Amino acid sequence: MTTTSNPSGRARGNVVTITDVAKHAGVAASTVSYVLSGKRTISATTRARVMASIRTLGFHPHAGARSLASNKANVIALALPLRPGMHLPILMQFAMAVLTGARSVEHDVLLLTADEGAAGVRRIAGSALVDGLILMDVETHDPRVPTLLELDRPSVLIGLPASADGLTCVDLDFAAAGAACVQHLAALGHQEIALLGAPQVVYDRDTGFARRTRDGVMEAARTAGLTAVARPCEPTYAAALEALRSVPHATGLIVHNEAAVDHVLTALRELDRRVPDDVSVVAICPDEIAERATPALTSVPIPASEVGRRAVELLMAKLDGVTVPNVTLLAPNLTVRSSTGPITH
Amino acid sequence: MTTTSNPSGRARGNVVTITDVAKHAGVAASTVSYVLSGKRTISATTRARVMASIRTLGFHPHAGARSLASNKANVIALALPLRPGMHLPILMQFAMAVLTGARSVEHDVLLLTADEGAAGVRRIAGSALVDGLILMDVETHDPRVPTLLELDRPSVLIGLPASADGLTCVDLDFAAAGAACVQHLAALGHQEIALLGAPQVVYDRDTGFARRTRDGVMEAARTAGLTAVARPCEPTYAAALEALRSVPHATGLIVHNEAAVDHVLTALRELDRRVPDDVSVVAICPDEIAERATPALTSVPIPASEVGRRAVELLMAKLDGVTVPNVTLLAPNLTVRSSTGPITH
DNA sequence: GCGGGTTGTCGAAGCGCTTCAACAGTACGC
DNA sequence: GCGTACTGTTGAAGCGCTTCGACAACCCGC
Repeated sequence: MTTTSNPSGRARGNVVTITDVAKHAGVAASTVSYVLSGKRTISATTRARVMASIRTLGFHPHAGARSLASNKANVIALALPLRPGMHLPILMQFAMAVLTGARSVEHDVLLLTADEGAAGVRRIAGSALVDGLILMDVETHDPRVPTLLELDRPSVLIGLPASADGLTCVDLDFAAAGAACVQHLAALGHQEIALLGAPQVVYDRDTGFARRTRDGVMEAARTAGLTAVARPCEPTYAAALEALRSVPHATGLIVHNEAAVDHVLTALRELDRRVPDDVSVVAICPDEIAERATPALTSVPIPASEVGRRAVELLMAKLDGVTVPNVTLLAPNLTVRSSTGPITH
Repeated sequence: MTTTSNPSGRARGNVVTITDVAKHAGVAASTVSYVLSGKRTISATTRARVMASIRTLGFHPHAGARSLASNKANVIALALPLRPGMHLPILMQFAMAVLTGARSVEHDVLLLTADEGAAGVRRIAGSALVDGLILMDVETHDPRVPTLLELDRPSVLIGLPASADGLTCVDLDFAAAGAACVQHLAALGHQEIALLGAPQVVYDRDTGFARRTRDGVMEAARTAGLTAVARPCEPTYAAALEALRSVPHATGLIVHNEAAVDHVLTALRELDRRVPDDVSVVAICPDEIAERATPALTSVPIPASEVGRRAVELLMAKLDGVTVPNVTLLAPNLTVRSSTGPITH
């Protein structure tokens, strides 16, 4: 029996330490450390010997000890929202992108739920368990943001709060997305454009992405010499119907409301406006939704993987002391499907 | 400027240490530690003074230091599968249950992807970053299991591999679930029962849950004196149709195949067998799917939250050195909806 | 063949915490 | 008033790692 029992019942195991490796290789512990970190030049022969010992002994540096000594945990926190109504596949895409991004730079990911809120952020950051955090689905007036600012752990937000001062945010460039939709419709000859957006409350809260899309649409329409109107839209059939009735002459429709897409399509069918013959529809929504709609929708997808990847990159840059822009907006990418076509009088 | 810059660029911050707290409260550092852990009796007055200092200074114990000294990280790893075709909502339910369960016992959760596989398990366990691991969606011959066995970190599997020797597994009791379906149908007067199960390959792989359901169904049917047949079923319309045609006289149908549920219902409609007038259908599937089917299906749900909670409980028990059963099977819970009714000749 | 740079390695200090053995102080039974 | 038994607190050791300064050993130009 070589295992020494310990009070906690947790396995101390016969943990191989850096000293064991050093002895086995006939060098100092610090040399092993330098082999591992590459922070000092080590001769090829020594390195080889050390690496061999590491392998034969099965050495894994103790994360706690490392974090204590180096002040780096090599772990980042990911705050998942999981509010009801979130679109799970997209969420997972974000999360997976963050995970693989982190792993590719030797970092692990600690999961944080949103309902821990600011307290969770404070706890995690305070304990030095993580080097930095990524917050997903940040709201305009997110209660965690003030906490984030007073803490001095680097962080990256996915989404845009009311003010990006002192923060680092990544998101799709919704203004450009709106503009891209307009330009696509304009190129097809459409003159009257309507944006069916988020519910009114979202605008009232001054939520960044909804407002930015609207501004992008209006501005692009003005530039292209088109008429455009914007209508908030609740995610219900009745609301979709009403919104559509209020824009009877629009031949180009931009729908920026995942939850309302289906209702809008149903309402159009009800109103006998055929897609794309009578009216062209562009959606700003996950590819998934656009693809399984009937007809498949021309859309600007939310580039979840790209955003997740960028978030990690930005966080790593901050951890390395590099100054990064407060706001990173990703260029939209319009995919043409069957819901848009040239105008037919 | 009070912050001292450090080479890494990572914030050392003006971290409050246990010594700072001790000084502030006029006690020894060890006393503070004992106040926090409760492992020794501390007078009420001292405790109060220490707690006050902790609060005013905003002290958070350094996770790395703690893990180094105590050999406990207070972190568990959660290995998420995310194979294509996984039912995301269920997955998230599992994950959230694990998360909240862990948090309720002061543990954090580190996310591991399945595609890191055995290497990921080894890395995480070896580095002492986590105290134990929970693996979701374990396959019958999961490549991570051997690694798990040779490591000496406690772990809990959600699902059942081929052999549970030396492991701890939690899952729904699929045999009992199958039996419950049979008993429900028997009580309604059905004499001929058919199980539409997983695709053939799943049985060929000797996958635990599929086999267990089938055995449960067959055994319960025998006991109740009913005739029962089992048919594997691909998740396609054609396969569902063919399977149904092969059991023309069955009036009680048990569907244990999330992905095939809709196809089966469509096929029944096509065959002009009305539900529940001509044939009663019980599904073993997430509530979600059962509820949004037409008609709403009587079903035995997969109790994801319960399983997640139990997994954490079991892991904590193991961490405390308590011996736990190798296999924990949760009792099924049949919910009656509109897809089953008394037999009508 | 002697200063002045590199290069490769080492020993020791110290990161912030837990835990152990030790020890004052108080309480109590006799 | 003495031993015995707690109770509450302490100082020191040590967890496994990184990092700093020191220092041999070597190479070079002269």
